[in-house]
Amino acid sequence: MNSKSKNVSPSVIRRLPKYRRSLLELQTAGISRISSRELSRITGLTASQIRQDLNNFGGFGQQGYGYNVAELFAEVGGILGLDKEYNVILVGFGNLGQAVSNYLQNKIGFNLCAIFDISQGLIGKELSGIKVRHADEMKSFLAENQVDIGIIAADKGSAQKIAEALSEGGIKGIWNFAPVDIIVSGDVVIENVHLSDSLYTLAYYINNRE
Amino acid sequence: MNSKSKNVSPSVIRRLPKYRRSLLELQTAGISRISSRELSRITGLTASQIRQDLNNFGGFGQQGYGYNVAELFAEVGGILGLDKEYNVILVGFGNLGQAVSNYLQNKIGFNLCAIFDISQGLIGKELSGIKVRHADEMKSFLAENQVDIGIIAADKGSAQKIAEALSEGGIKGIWNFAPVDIIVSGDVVIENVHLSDSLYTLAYYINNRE
DNA sequence: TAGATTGTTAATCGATTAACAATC
DNA sequence: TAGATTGTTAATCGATTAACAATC
Repeated sequence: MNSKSKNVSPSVIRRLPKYRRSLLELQTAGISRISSRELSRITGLTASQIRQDLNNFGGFGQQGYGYNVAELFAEVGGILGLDKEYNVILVGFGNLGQAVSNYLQNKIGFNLCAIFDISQGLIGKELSGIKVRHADEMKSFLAENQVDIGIIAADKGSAQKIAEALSEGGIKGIWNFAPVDIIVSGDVVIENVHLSDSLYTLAYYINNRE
Repeated sequence: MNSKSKNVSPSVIRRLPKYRRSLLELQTAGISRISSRELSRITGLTASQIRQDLNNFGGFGQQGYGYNVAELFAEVGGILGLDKEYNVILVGFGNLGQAVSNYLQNKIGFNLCAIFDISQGLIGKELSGIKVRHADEMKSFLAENQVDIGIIAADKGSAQKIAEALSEGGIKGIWNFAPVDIIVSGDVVIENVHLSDSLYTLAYYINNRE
């Protein structure tokens, strides 16, 4: 889509939200200018890496001065695509799904426009104006609405099938909370939040400290 | 603690839960033996990398044969420390905290033994036998009980303070869901689940496909 | 024994760090 | 102008891949 951007490595991309967070804090603290050296102190990354990372996207700084906090914050947001709006649907309204939908309420730019589940106990429930629908309606909903992101908060047994339906429905990206590695054809982007993987990694490091 | 293990790179460690997941599936499917080549096909990683990764911890395979699924599954679990038990407390019982606590119900080995919050509306609530306590009681609870893991599901403003209290209380690891990078002294391990970072990364890739 | 597949060493690739000339 | 700090090139470091001898 954005054909002008060269292929930047995932390691760099995954640091961008962290830069953005730090810059937002600086801005909140009333600091308007920052050097890579200071940003290094705050983030724990090296100044060199910060300059390298940012220069993948453009020369946002100024020699002898550093970076303008507000400007760089906006630039990083723009690179991530946070100046755009995304229509989002959620599939699976169990505890995790409910937590995620609540989480999204405060996320501007990410508009939750439908929730699907298969449990009769949940269908009809409402969350700030959004009714929980039966998953059978998903296909027709996708046909009638332009949806950008599908969130999978279902169990691992149904995740793959849901992903395929989302993909066929023309979705651009999937935020997957099910503990499986989903495979979809086409150019659908998948971002996994594997809670168990994270917890197990923590267990490892608890047993292998120092 | 486990002084015999040499320092294995984080990239390797973070692939272990994935290996374990694949092995569990194979086991469930009744497959008892697997080659690195087949495992490569399943995981999407190279056979070479799989063999390299595993050999950080020992020679679990057999030339001409491959790996025994059940045995390797157990070995990987052991490396991660999943043959041990962990006492866990949860701080913050909002939507995310409730989702995480529910998630933990099905995780054997991770025993949720206390929940803390500051909201009067939540204190006293009960979750399968565990009462929600006031956060003021946390310090004394940590003094009286041996707790291994503290989960932070509070807002970003209080996360750092909570982390320090957990650290002083002798905790070994922190599973942090707050959108901040926590700093603690000593040998406390921190594992972050930064949902926003994940969502923003997804947004980037949606706008930069192919 | 012959075939298969590991464990491991060596080669390659990519990411991070260091250095410094450009420039505000 | 002098000082500071970027943008960028070169050096280093680490992780992945390839290759193959060891061995079941």
